Amino acid sequence: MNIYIGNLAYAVTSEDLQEAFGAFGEISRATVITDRETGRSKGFGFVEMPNDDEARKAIEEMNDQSLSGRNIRVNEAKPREDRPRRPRF
DNA sequence: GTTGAGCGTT
Repeated sequence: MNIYIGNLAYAVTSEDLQEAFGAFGEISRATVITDRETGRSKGFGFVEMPNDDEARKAIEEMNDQSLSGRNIRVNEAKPREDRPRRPRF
């Protein structure tokens, strides 16, 4: 299951997400989206968990919790927006 | 400050 985490403090990193959500189960991937041009956090990120049950529990437990001074929004992630890129066969 | 680009066919 893919999880979206929004309203993150700029101080929160991918490692922080992995540690926070890792308490609920196995993490296959944890990423905080950073602005490619400024290198600054965009204020949201994603965590992928192979176990759906643990993922759901993590969402419920982590949603609206305070992290580094901001209350985070946690939900199931939507598929990544299809961005213009080279056609893939 | 809320849903992910950055290579060269993932």
